[in-house]
Amino acid sequence: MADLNNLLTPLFLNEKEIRKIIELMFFSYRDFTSGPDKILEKLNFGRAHHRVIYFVGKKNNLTIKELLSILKITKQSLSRVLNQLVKEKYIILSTGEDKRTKKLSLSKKGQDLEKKLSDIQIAKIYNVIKKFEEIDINGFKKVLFEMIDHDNQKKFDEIN
Amino acid sequence: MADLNNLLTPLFLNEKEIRKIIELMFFSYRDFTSGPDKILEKLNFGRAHHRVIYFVGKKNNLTIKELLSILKITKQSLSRVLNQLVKEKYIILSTGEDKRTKKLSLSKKGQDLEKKLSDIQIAKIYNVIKKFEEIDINGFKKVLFEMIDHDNQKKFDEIN
DNA sequence: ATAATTAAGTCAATATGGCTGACCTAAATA
DNA sequence: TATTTAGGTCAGCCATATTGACTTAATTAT
Repeated sequence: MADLNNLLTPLFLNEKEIRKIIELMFFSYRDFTSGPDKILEKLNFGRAHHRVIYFVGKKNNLTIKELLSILKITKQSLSRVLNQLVKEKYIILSTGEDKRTKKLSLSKKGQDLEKKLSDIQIAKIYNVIKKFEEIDINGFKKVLFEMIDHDNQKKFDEIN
Repeated sequence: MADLNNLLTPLFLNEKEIRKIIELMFFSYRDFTSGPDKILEKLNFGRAHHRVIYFVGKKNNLTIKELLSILKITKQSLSRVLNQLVKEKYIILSTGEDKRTKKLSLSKKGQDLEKKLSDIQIAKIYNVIKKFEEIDINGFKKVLFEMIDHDNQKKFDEIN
């Protein structure tokens, strides 16, 4: 691995500064997910349920295959979580035009939970970014986007 | 929850833009951890082992209590992971001046693994931030820091 | 028309990483 | 001397992920 501490390296690129970013990622992600986690716990759900509800809420009539390609988990892993959400009527299944496929959408109950969970994260982000200038927020978004692997950047662009 | 989509809200603060940040956090954190995960798998270790090695490497002679206060997991959860790392001689235990405490440090083997794992993340971050101007990186770091809960911001400052 | 592929589902086993509760020892401190 | 603190341990539970093997039904290619 390259020596990142040579004299030619600008201050903000040296290893110590980069290690701070590693820690910022760890701490911020943990606190970012902690809010919804508490609500999910009461429902005997986990973070995986949130993700499913989030992305189904984002794009109605998502198929299982599309959802799997976003979440990048196995269908066996998704199955447990999704079956619970369907059984408890947060998510509604219907058949696609291609009759092999299933379309997922949120029920009213599902929409309510989605909003409740996402509102916590939205409020947290809102309260953070309102403190900053647009230039900082743009830096934040641009750098975060570049932290994503190329294939997943495409996935992000697809859904946005 | 407040309506975030009223006309007074600047463009970068509206709900759609904030939801993009939610997704950026999800995708970037997943890709950020995927590199080390592959190496850890070969050693029959997980992400929890990486965290322990990372923070012990960062501050030599860390006590169990200090480590727990960073990781915010129970001692029972830490115990399983830490015992493995000690048994396989990645981490060395010694007794503190207060003889109730134990001090944790990395062996040579532990240092080598720490470097191997962290170098992946350091390289990833390095390759990202070298593309940007310092102003963007500062925005990134400032906003990420603000995403951390107050108590954990203090924790971050303590260790840095 | 038949063969191959695709979307989805299911069963079983395994690993990892959290948690709670209960209980213990030894050392430091009040 | 009593209490608190640091650390350890046993047991059980739950959530989330994995791999592998196999099935069904529908679509597409030959």
